[in-house]
Amino acid sequence: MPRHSDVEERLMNAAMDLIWENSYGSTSVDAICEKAGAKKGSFYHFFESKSELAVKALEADWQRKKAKMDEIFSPSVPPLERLRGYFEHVYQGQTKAHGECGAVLGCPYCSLGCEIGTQDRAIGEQVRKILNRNARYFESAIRDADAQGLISAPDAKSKAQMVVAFFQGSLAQARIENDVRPLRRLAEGALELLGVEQKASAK
Amino acid sequence: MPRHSDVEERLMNAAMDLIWENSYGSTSVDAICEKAGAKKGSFYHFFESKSELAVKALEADWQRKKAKMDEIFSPSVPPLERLRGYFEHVYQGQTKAHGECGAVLGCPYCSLGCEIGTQDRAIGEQVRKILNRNARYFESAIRDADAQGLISAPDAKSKAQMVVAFFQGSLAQARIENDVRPLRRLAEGALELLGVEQKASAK
DNA sequence: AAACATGTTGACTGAATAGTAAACTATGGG
DNA sequence: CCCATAGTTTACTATTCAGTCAACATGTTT
Repeated sequence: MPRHSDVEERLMNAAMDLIWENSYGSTSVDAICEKAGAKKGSFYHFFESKSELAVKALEADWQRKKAKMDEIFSPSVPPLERLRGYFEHVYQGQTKAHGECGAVLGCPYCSLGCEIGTQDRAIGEQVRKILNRNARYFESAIRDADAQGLISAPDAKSKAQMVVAFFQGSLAQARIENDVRPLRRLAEGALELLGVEQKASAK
Repeated sequence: MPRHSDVEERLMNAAMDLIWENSYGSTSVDAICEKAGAKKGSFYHFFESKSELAVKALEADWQRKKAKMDEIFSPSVPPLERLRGYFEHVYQGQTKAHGECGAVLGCPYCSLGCEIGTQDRAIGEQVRKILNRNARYFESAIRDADAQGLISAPDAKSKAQMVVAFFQGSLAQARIENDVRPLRRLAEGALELLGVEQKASAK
């Protein structure tokens, strides 16, 4: 069967970039097409609406990140080191993005979820799905830490949600202040939430 | 001098409601006018742009909340009780709003800040200003708690930012999941972040 | 090379958008 | 009572928006 192109992928990447950098509402189909070097007709050849594109772009974006997540949260890594490693990864990523585009962008899922959670059912559902997948990594690390006696967390799911709340809140703070500093406290805060004794060392 | 009206106030209230419930981008000037029972001409008599309205509406909204904040964070209340009281207040407020409009709305400043922090300078600045004012209440409660030996927080400002991050993250979570449950853990998480020993009682 | 499926294009639609401008009206101070 | 001032109204612009459509191009299979 004839002719394959990468326009679909280019459109999803462009959409993700623009939505992350700005917002869903202020990202027009025209702008996405221009950034992707595609025409509007092509857009609607691949996607039936802007909303559907967003859902698929989110999914593709997550799939791209998944391998790294699996690596960072590998059961071969001590559980609390997984968290530390992830936070370091996020800090590096946000710092790099800041250097490249001049702004700290925070978490695209969270920003998008806050923006249109109530308005667009499909996007809201997709955001929830991805955030839940993400939370499961935290949950299993916390459960393992508990099993190994590193922390006491009888309800790993609830604890994970608290750590995720702190994590997302720090990312939102970083975006709003356009400053990566809140992200340097991620490990410290998360461990505190988990009841790990802090060494009075650093700083 | 002639004729006074409450249209300006009605417009700000309508704008705040719509932006909080939906988003800045999806809230049109027409919709604001309709909800406020005003005509577009009146809108532009009082405000020079939608952006300016948002800035002023945010300010008015904060001023309305300030008295309650002063009461809750009164130095006459034991510092950690201030936090507990505030979280309870927020939980009640969000629960009430949920009942009234069918959705958990989270923090308008944070949602708005994430949405247009990078796009609209004036709104971003206003959001930062208000979030900073808010954080100062936390900061002074934490400083007092430290002074009274209830917690050890040599850097109250930094600790306050962490607690705020957890707080905002929980509100974002609640909005995205349309569920107030994350808000029931606010006090627990905040105290954990502050290194307060939890009683193994509840639940 | 013919047939066909896949992908591309540009011109189009109609609705919604933020913002304007000028005529109009009510009111309180002189 | 009258008129300047603050506020209101209506009809308007120009742009941008998401989405449509039919003609066209190109590669693959037969």
